Amino acid sequence: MITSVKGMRDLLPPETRVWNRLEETTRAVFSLYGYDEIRTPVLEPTELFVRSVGEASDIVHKEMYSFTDRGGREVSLRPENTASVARAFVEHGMPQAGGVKKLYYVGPQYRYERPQKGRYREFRQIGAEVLGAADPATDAELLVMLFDLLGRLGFTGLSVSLNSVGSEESRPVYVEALREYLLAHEEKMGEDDRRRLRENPLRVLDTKDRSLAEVLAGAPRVLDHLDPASRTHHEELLALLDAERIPYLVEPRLVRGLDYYTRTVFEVTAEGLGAQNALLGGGRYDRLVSDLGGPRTPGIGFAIGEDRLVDVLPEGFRRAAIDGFSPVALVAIEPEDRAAALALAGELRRAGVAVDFDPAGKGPGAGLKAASSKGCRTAVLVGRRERESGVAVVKDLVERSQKEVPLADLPHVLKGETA
RNA sequence: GUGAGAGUAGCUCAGUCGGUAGAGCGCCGGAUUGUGGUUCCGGUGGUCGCGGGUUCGAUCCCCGUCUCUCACCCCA
Repeated sequence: MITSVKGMRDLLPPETRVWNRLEETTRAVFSLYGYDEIRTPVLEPTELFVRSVGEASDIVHKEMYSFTDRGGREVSLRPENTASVARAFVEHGMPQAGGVKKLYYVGPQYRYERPQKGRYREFRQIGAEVLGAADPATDAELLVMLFDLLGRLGFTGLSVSLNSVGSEESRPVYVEALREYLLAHEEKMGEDDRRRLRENPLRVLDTKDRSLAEVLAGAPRVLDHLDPASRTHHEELLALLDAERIPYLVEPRLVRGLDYYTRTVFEVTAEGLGAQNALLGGGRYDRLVSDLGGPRTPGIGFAIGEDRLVDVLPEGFRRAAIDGFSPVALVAIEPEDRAAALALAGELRRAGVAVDFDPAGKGPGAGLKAASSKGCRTAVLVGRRERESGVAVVKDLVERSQKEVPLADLPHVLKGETA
């Protein structure tokens, strides 16, 4: 048997109904905020991610699906989507067009990691990016939109962890201060944290080693090392979030994995996701566009782990999505009734009624059984007697009741427009 | 890349102290020749993940490998 590739999975019905409704809701909300969709290729020049995500990052040096194509180009499956959006932004001259560009995307991403709960080699992200706006009000509105979406999906009680990592000038100063502090406590660290200390001291702040709690509590804080402009940005953002009643928690030890973040960084975690509890993450990236060869353009965005989101989606939203698919089952009693049933199916569909007709059905028994096991609520039966009197039997599969309905009235009755 | 656990029927699992396997659910048929969720009866069901080794004999023991699950790393 041929199976799917490790870490990649099939999404099957009825689960796909949940994904579809989730994406429909997302598009609707993003549109309300003036965001337009962008679709970028799954395959990009490897160089794009080396320059944006960072050569030293784990994502680039051990998690990319990279290969040389037949034309000798070094290409990679995208491990995230922000870099592609920034690339497209520059490539299509959007900076020269001026103004603010608000874009969203929905699509698969690829990282060659060991799969575990909430982590797959092919996973989907829903993201939004604002390019060309540096004001904290932009950060605030992005988060307002995010919580609007989460609220419409039925989430309650989520809050965003928020921090600022400063500007590209102040950040290295802080990192140096942190490094010096941590070096003094290196003997208390495990192997992993010592490695982090050498490669990226910020990551030590993320450690799961509880014995370092005391050390970290005494560590210098990014927020105390912000340059004045970043400090103002951060404070203004908090004030705007207060005004908009966005539930946030300033988390001084929050650092994000991607190198390109500046100033605002944030993430939302959720219960029930196992060790991979980050539901979404994002931040400001004021130097990404210029790093990719474009003019200096501020940007901010977030990416939601769609697979994880589906995992913890509130039951009410799930139910509505699954129950929302319920075509009328059309059952032909005898083989001679199939032609009439097929014609009726056509009429009903033209009238906007979703009809599931199984032409190979073996009579009413099997037909009704299949219909109820599929979750259909209504069945329409057509047999010789009905054909002769110009009616159809409409059966409520839940109530187990049925009535004869003249064919002409069928569309109205089935659409609930009973009169 | 590291560690632990698991792979037996379509699904969820049991089992064989080594003698080529069972249940429940599902599916098909019948009781009910044009009416489904209950009940009863009958039937369909498996290279026991794959390869090798030990053995008279392996689904069981050993080795390897693949896949899944969880954790580390990292991140959505």
